Amino acid sequence: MARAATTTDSFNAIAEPRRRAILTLLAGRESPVGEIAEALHLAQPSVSKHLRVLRQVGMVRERRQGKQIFYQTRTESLQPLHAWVSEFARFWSHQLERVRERAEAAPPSPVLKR
Amino acid sequence: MARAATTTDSFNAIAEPRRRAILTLLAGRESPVGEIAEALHLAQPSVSKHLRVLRQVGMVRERRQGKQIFYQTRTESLQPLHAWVSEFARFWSHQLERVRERAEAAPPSPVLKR
DNA sequence: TTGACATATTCCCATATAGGAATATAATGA
DNA sequence: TCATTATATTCCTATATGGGAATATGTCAA
Repeated sequence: MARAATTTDSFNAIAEPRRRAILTLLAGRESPVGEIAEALHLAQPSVSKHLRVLRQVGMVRERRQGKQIFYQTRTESLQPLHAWVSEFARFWSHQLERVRERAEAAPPSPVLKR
Repeated sequence: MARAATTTDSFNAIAEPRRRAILTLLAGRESPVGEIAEALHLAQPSVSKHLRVLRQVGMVRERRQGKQIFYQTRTESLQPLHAWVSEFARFWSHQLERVRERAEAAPPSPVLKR
């Protein structure tokens, strides 16, 4: 079997660097396809294809205005990803906490010394 | 061209559901390959292959003990992912804030009615 | 309708899987 | 050294790309 389709879920969709770039670009503001292509130095068909994937997994929203189609990132669609990755943050934050504890215990705080 | 190699970066590595499962399983505790295979109902060669990918992108650490090799997730390796996704959290939290504001402004607060 | 502009889709192709089966390696104990 | 146990690797194959080029579709204005 081959790898799962990129259109399966957001984890697969963001495996492509350009798609990540598109999502970042469209997070704050809407842009038409042409502008995306220009901003990221990509061919128009390429952008359209990536947008198709992102659309299929629900990561962008589109709005037609005349001849142009404005796309924008549906930031909420990144919540599942965020939730999954955040589970791991617990572990490394434990380490950070330990570092912080050590830092707070050792340093020049004469008052609390002893 | 085909998709970028899964061994390129963590974004590609976690595109595979089983690799995500492995990372989750090994986040808290170490386990030898056989145990991973059993826990996730996967064939041993399959697990070894996924571990190889995870190793190549630095997402797991290994420790040999006799015939067994214990693997564990290097949770810090998920920090770049976390950082990237978190950028988007800003946006949706804005929305949540707006919802909250509206909720606080509209409801049964006769005092502020005008 | 025709022309022009903005996007989307289709075709073709080199490449990267991921799984299954078989086999190779490594480590240990007799 | 040999057998055994635990992993890793190789081989083969069906499948999913992602880019480039060419073409189709959609929208608007004259």
